[in-house]
Amino acid sequence: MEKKKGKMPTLLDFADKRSQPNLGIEEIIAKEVSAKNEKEQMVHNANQSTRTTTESETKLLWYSIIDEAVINNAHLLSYYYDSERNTALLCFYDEDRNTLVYWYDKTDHKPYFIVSEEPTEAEKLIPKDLKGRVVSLERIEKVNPLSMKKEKYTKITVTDPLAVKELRGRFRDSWESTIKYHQNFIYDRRLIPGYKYKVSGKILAPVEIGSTSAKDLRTVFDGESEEVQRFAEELYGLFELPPPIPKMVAIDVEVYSPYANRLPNVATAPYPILSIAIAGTDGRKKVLAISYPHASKSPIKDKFLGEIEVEIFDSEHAMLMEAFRILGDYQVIYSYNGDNFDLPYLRNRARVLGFRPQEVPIREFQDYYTFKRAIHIDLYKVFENKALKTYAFGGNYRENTLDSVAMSIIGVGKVKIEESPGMLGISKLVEYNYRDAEITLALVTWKNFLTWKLLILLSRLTKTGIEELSRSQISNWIRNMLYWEHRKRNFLIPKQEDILKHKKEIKSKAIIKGKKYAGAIVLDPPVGVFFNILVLDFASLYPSIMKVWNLSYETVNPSYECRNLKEIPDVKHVVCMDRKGMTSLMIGTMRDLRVKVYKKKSKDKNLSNEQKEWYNTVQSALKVLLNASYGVFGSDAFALYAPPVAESVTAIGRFTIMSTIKKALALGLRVLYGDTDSMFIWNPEKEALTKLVGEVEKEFSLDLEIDKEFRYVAFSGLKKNYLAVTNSDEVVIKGLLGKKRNQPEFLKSSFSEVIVMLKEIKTPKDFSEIHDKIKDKVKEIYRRLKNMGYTLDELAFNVMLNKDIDGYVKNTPQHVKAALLLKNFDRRLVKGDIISYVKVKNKEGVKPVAMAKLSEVDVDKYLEIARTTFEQILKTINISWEDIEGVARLESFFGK
DNA sequence: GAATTCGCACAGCCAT
DNA sequence: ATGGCTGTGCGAA
Repeated sequence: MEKKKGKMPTLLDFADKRSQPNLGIEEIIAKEVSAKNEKEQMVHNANQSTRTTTESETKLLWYSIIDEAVINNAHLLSYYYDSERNTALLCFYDEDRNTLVYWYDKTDHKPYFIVSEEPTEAEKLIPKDLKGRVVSLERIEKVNPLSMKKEKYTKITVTDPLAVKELRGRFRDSWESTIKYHQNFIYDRRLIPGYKYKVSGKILAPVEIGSTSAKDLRTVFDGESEEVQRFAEELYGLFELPPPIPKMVAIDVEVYSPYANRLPNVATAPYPILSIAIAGTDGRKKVLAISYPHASKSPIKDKFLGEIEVEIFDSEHAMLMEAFRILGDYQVIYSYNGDNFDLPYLRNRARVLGFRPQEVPIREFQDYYTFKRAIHIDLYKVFENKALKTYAFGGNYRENTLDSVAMSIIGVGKVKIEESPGMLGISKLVEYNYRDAEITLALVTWKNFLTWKLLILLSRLTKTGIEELSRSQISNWIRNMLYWEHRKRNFLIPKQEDILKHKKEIKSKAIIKGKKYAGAIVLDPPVGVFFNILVLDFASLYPSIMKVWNLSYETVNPSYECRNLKEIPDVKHVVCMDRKGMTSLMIGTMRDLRVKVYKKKSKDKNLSNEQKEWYNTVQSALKVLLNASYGVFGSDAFALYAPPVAESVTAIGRFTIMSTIKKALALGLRVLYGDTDSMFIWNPEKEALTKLVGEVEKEFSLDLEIDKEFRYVAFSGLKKNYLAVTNSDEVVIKGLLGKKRNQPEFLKSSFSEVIVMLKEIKTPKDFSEIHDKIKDKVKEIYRRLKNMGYTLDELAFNVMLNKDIDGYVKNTPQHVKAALLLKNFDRRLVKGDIISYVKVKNKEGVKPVAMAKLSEVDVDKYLEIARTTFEQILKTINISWEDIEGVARLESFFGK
């Protein structure tokens, strides 16, 4: 056998690297299994032609035990249910030794659920064959939040989570039986994922934060109840603890595929893995590859390709061995789409190649994959998350592909290739493969580990392990956060139907058909340009309303006796003010902390840049949660769905803004426009403003703030549709067609050319001067369009498929028509893809860019589109489209 | 696998 | 043909 470049790992390598080993999730099982398999193992190893693995080496590779150690700085990152042991299994990052530590529950916690029958009665309902799995039936007391009374229930404790599933249907009523066991464990033990613990035997003690909170919080929460102050302090503790920064790595796998545009089947993993790229926070830049037929197309001269270390193996088996060994150095492993591809493929391919289960460091769970000795975060799931995308990552990327996300976040995309990876020469393959790992890692290291820190903070806030957090949407996070709080207060966690039964029906009517209840108010804006406009808005209006009006699912329309009932305007719901509602407390406090503490800290000149950055991440994490905190109550997918709560929030919002506008008018302020929580005021008088803010604060306990000061605002007369320039020359464009991402490039770019001109306007006088220039510009665009002076790409609409193609049953929109044409060309099209098409003069009216010719473009259609787009601007400055069209026509008529 | 409603533009579909 | 309604995508809040 010819010796290839690259070194084979030796036993010594393993020993050195493992002087500080991570603790294996499978250590116990593995020990047992490996003893049993020893013989088989040796036979198996002997069969491996490319390298021999000794039995002791295999054992050392994966399993090592530190079970009774005391670990002082252990960050709780993730947790699982271990079915072999029947216990919760917690995964900590040990800061001191830079490893992961796995801790089996030693507190004898068991799965359970709650029923209403008396224990004797309940026992009769348990079938014989399940009796053995029932540990105990116990009478307990819990506060039912819907009745606000202590009520008696029976707690049925069982041996395993599956027993809960099998038993729960046999009772009249059951509660808390659909909560995942490992999550249940977190709630009951009041553990805070993302937080730091001292682990010793059966004790998990949270690390204390020095009580520096007093000074920071006192003034802000001075008038608040003790309950609120306590909650604020708890949260404060979560924010003050610095985040752990373990050793992290990003991986990406390239697989041979005989089909150009298709990845091979993951389940059977029939084709070889060509290469594995590894980019670590420790500076490791490495690609492992096998030698494959096309490799020689672009050979690599030495061990390195630029900075990338390349190691070529003559067996795929050996390559996987080495990759698995390297990954053992890291506590957190990132992938992009690893749950759906890289991890299962690695795992299944390894099995195909003859690896034994315990040799494969990848673990399969019901809905994701992870590593046995490392946390796995699939960044595709993170950057796909709607709440994070919009409120934390800027919302600038449309497609959730690695290329488009990385482009938007770090400005670097994938390496473009024309062929499938297996057809590339090795040098190109390595470059391509490594770039993927590199940009995946960059999505995390970006802005000093912002992504990771955000996940850690959200993990702490919502009591959700980082692996689950990174894979679930915001309703899940908020549910976990509230469930944890229920347990803390010994509240029964109600079922969705319990809440719905108690809360009565919806009282308002939505404007839009198909919506459940009425939302916000939008004022009709005027048409034209207005100078000196000040925008007032309520600082996080909906969360503030929930706070001030004590809105919570258990306080709205209470079915218990209430001394102090308050009516909700417009919707005829009532809210009980007797005691603080749970969500009102939590959301209100989070809101205050964000607005009054962390936004300020993030700009505090006395703090270091690093501290400011951290506090900015804190306020951003809070923002993500707060923005969804009202919406989830209006979503039937939310476990604590409470439509009257959502409806009350918007009703109070309408009431508040209308009352405020009335006050403003009474003070002589000219309100031109408003949307939900904002008011555009023309030429305001300082005094009246101050007065208004004071009255609103006094009457509604809401903060009215100056949001923007515009030199001028150009209103098109349409709602949610205007252009404005601030006194500091910042252009703000809302809703205008020329800004929409699916519009053709020629429109967007010519639109921004006009915007540049508008930016120059300082006074009403300038307007008349710029008037003609804008007119000329638009005319020019019109002419160019008439003469087809644009390329197909510039003319293309780019519209997203929000469903898979066969999901469009009611009608066939244009982008779907184009997609169907593309499908004939064997282009794989799925939900989330963006279709580029142009409007043409055939029966269908559209063609994909890839198939169209410039000559068949429907010019008239494009002229129409240009018209509506520019009209939104032209209207404001009193130019009519007829002016443009008419003159342009005359000119071209006489000019040629 | 799941935060909400309001608003705009356009094409498709159906009835007149 | 015309007009109203619906479905769809994308944005504002």
